[in-house]
Amino acid sequence: MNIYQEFTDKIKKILQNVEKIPEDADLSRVSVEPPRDPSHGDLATNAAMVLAKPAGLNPRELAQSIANQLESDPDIESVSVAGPGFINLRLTPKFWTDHLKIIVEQGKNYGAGLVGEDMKVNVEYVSANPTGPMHVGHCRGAVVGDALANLLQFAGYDVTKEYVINDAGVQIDVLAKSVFLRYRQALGEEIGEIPSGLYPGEYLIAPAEALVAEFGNKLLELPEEECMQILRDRSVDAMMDMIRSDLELLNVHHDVFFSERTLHEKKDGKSAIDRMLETMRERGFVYDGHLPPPKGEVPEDWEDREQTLFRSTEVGDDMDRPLVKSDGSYTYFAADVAYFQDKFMRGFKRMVFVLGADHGGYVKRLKAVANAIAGDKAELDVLLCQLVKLFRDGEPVRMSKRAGEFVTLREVVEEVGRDAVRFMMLYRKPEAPLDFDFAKVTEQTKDNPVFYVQYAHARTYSVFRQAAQEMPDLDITDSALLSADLSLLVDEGELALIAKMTEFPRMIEQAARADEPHRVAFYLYELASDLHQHWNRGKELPELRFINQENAKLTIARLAMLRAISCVLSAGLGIVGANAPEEMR
RNA sequence: GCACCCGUAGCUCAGCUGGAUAGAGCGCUGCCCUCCGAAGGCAGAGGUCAGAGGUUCGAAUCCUCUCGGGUGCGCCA
Repeated sequence: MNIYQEFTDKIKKILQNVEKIPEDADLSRVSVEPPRDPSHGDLATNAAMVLAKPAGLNPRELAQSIANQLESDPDIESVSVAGPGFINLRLTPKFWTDHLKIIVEQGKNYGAGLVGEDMKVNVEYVSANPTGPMHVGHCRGAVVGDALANLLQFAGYDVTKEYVINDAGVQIDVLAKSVFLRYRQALGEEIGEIPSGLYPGEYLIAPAEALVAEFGNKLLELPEEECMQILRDRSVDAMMDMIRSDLELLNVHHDVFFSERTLHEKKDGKSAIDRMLETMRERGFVYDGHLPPPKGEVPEDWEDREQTLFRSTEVGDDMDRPLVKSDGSYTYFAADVAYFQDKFMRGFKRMVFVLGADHGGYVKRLKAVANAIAGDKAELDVLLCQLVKLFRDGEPVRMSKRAGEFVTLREVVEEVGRDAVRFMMLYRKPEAPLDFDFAKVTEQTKDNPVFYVQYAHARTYSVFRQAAQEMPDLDITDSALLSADLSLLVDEGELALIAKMTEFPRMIEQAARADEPHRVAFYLYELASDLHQHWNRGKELPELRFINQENAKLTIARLAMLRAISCVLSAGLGIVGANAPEEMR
């Protein structure tokens, strides 16, 4: 139920009956929006400006004739033509209060399910290497990806949240060797300094001790490959357990954890990558050839050789990409192609990747892969998140990976709280760099948008608590709210709040179409602001307060409106992934 | 050298996919609690939307170039 869409359709119908507008005129650019300046009206349409040319009229003239037709609409109180040819509509109070009833009825589902049509969408995010705990750098992608998935889900898509476990590369061997060292340490051996090239982190001690508990010192006696196999499996499992609990802290939950290794495992003698190479070779996308030397500085160890290449230049990439390394094993890119194919076979029509800005160079080849494999049967989009800079009291927080001094996700969440982290990560469009200041994020003032929004939500509940005390005989159950006489709401502030709520479905649609979850956060701030504003008017004008002991019907109507507001706030906070508290403490 | 992202108030950022006089918060100035949560609200000052061209009824938004900042650039994951 998006009223802007409703009125767009309504106006398009009228346009078909306006003489002078050719029947085949393109109406797709006709839109209805909330005007920037509320004094202009409730809705504004650009119809006359878009169609003036095909109609051969000047925009204001055309606007006037459209306006004349609109005046008979019962929902419209007044129509005016303004500026270069805008048509401004003022809707009747009855329209707004009727619509409020719909919001109250739909509650937290208001605005849900309007665009997705159950299309299968895969959102892949986080996918941190299973070699250690998550650090702050992973935070933003995790939150943005999760909120985007929530948003798409809310908008009516059939969403799968996916995490790829990169458990096939050499970094897993490094991990296994690092754990083995800790294992020997746990058996009482003196290991001295951790050699460079291995992971020094102390988080490997616990998994090593678990190995001692399970195997004693038996691993030392096993043949090397058998031992490594166990070390790899146990280490990756342990790291993933750690990562999962880190994600849990952030309220991030994936539906699917996809193991990259499964793409390499052979069934009937062939792996998924083998099979992908065969079919893609048949289709002409895989060939053996030479690659030109890299532009700019040529690495010292570069040498020209024939290799197996993916013809990605054919489908939009800058250069063809190697699939097989010089030692005969597959590149990560080869696994990626097979992985995309796997997703495609699972029926996804859209694959979204949330990646860090340092993966910018990867976008074109991913799109090329999608093009080659799925053509126009599936779509691939990449959301690049810029890096996060940490600050403490205005001073940048230094992080040195080499010394193992990175700030972990756990540290950040435990210090500032899950809700604040999530909201702040979304309170910026993803392609803008983000400064994250510990001091600001923990403040409980309007400087901190999370708090401001949650405070608004808590205030609505506060009124219900107060009403129960002041008017104990008043029925404030849901059914009473549903049967409230909402036409008693006539104050401009009240109607403005209803109007703001009707923007919610429209915002959801646009945010979902644009893959921009941050819009939800900004909308919530605006709605919260409108509520705080209206609340304070009650200090000057006591007749506007929500609770009126002399007038039970009016009080119920106002409580119904507050319930609607809390539902919208709560639905939005749900997408953001933050709590909607009934009380602040 | 090439590709992608960014440049909006003193600071941190929005700007609804091309609309009306470019908006918030912080900071600054002055106000509002015997009253539903002042953890809030109101008012004021503050702008060459990096710069130059172009597209059109109309540009912060789209195209081209320049300047400035970030990120990448064969077999790493």
